[in-house]
Amino acid sequence: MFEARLTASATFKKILDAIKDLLNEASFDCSESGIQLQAMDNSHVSLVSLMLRSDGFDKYRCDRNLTMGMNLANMAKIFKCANNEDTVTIKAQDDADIVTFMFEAKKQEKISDYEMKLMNLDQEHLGIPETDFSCVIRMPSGEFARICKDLAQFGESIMISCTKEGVKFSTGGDIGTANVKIAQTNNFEKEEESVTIEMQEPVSLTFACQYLNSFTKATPLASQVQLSMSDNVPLVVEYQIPDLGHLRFYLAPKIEEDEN
Amino acid sequence: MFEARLTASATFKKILDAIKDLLNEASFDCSESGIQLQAMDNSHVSLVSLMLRSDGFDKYRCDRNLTMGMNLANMAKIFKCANNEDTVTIKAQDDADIVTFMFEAKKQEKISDYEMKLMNLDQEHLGIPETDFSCVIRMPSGEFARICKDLAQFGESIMISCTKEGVKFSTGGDIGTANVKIAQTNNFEKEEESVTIEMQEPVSLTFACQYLNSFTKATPLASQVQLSMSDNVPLVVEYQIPDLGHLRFYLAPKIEEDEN
DNA sequence: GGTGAGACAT
DNA sequence: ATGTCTCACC
Repeated sequence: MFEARLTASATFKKILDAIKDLLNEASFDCSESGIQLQAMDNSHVSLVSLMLRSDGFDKYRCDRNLTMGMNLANMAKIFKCANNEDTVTIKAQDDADIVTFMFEAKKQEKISDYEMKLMNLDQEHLGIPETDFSCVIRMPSGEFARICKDLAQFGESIMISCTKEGVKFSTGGDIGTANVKIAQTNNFEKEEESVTIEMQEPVSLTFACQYLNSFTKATPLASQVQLSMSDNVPLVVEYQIPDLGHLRFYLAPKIEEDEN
Repeated sequence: MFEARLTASATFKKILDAIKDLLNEASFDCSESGIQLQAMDNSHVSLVSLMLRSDGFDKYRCDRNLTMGMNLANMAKIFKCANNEDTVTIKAQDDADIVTFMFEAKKQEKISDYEMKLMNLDQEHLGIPETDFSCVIRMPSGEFARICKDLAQFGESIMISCTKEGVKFSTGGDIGTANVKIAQTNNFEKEEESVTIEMQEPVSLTFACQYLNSFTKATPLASQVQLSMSDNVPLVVEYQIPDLGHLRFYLAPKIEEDEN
C-alpha cells in the first residue's frame, strides 16, 4: 500500500508543468524515503531528476518499494481538475497497475477521484555522480528564466562564464551578439533576490538554449535557482521545492569544436 | 406592432452566447405573455427552450402574435455592437420581414439601430410534458460547468448519480476513470454556493458530455443551475434568468446498452 | 487593480 | 493555427 497526501496540489501541478514538455512518460520510484524520478528527456539529451522527501508530505506511507510508470500528459490532465488549494492524495496498491489521485476541496463539499492506468516503462538506471563543482551560482529563478528567454532570440546556444565577481551569459548570431552580466549582490538583499557565487576556479561553458528554456518551466517552483558548473561535466540546474525536495536538470556542455 | 425594451443588453448577449452554438437559427414566438423560443439543436439531439416573460421587460408591447425566424449568428454579431449597459429595444411590424434592434447608451449620447432580415423557418411544434422528477438538484452553475469540462477530458459521456446525500458525476475512458462527488450543503451557506437535492428516489443516468458542455455556455446567466432527472425521461438543465425568465436544455439519457 | 496564462471560438 | 476573451493570480 502506498499513500501520499499533500495539502496544496499546486506544487504537483507546477512539477508536472515543469517536466511534461521534457518527458512524455516517467517512472516514479516510491520508497520509505520519498518519491524519486530520474529520466532522460524525450530526445535523450538532458536528464531530469526529481526528489520529493517523504517528510515533506502531510501523510506518507510506503509499505513496499514500488515503481509507477506514468504518462505525464495524462497525469497533467488529471491535475488540471484540481484547484490549487485542494488537498491531493496519491494511492496505489503494492501490486497495482493503477494509481488513484484524490482531490479534496477545503470543506470537503467536493471530493474527486481519478484512476489512471500505470505503464510498464523500461527501467533506465542512471548513475549521477556527486561532484564538487568549480562554480555554484545561486540567483533569482525568474531572472535566469528571463535571460534564457531573451538570449534565445539571438542564438541557439548560451555561454555561461562565471568568475568570482559575477556571471556572464552570452550568445550571438545573425542579428548580432548579446551579453548579460549579473554581479554578486551584497549580503543585505532579500534572500530571494540575491545572487551568490561560490567559485573554486572560473568556468566558461556553452549550452543549448532550447534545453535551458525547457528547464525554466520550473521557475514557479522556487524563487531561486542554482547553477552548478565544472569543465567537461554536465551543468546542474536545481530548483529547491520548499519543504519537499528538489527538481534538477542536467545538461552536457557543447564541445567547443561543435560550435562552428 | 411589436416592441420590447430591456435596460441591460448584457442579458441578451449572454442568451445568444448560450444558444448560438446549438442553434444556427431559431424562431422567436412573441405574444402578450412574452417571447418564447423552442427548438431542437442543429443535430436534433437536444432541445433548447427559452422563455422571457413580458413583465420582465422595461417596456413590452405585442399587438398580434408573431413569429420571427432569426439567424442567431447574425443576431449575435449585432449584439456584439452593443455595450453591456446599453438599453436595447427590439421592434417589428406585424407583417414585417425585418426586425430592428436599437441600442441606446446611457445618456443617449449614442444611439445605434440595426435591421436584420427575418427568415421563414419550418415550424416544429414541440410538446414538452411537465413531469415530476425523481431528483432535482440545484448547485452553483460554475461548479457544474467545471465538472463537465473536467470530466470531458476522460470520456464521452457522464453518468450522473443522485442520492439523498449527494450527486456523483462519473466517467471513464482510455486514461482511466474519474468521479466527482458533491455533497448537499448545510443551509447556512450563501444561496449562490449552495447544493440542494430534492429526491423522490435515487436516479443514475448517463449523458453525452458534448451536449452538457454546450449547455454550460449559459453559466453567465445564472449563479445556480437546476438539474432535473427521472428514469427514461430527458434531463432538464435549467438556468433562471433573474427577473426575466429561464433558459432550459433537454437531453435524453443514453440507453445502457449503447454504452458498450 | 493590473497582469499573465489558459481556454475558447473563429 | 491564430486571436480574443475570461479567469486566476499577484
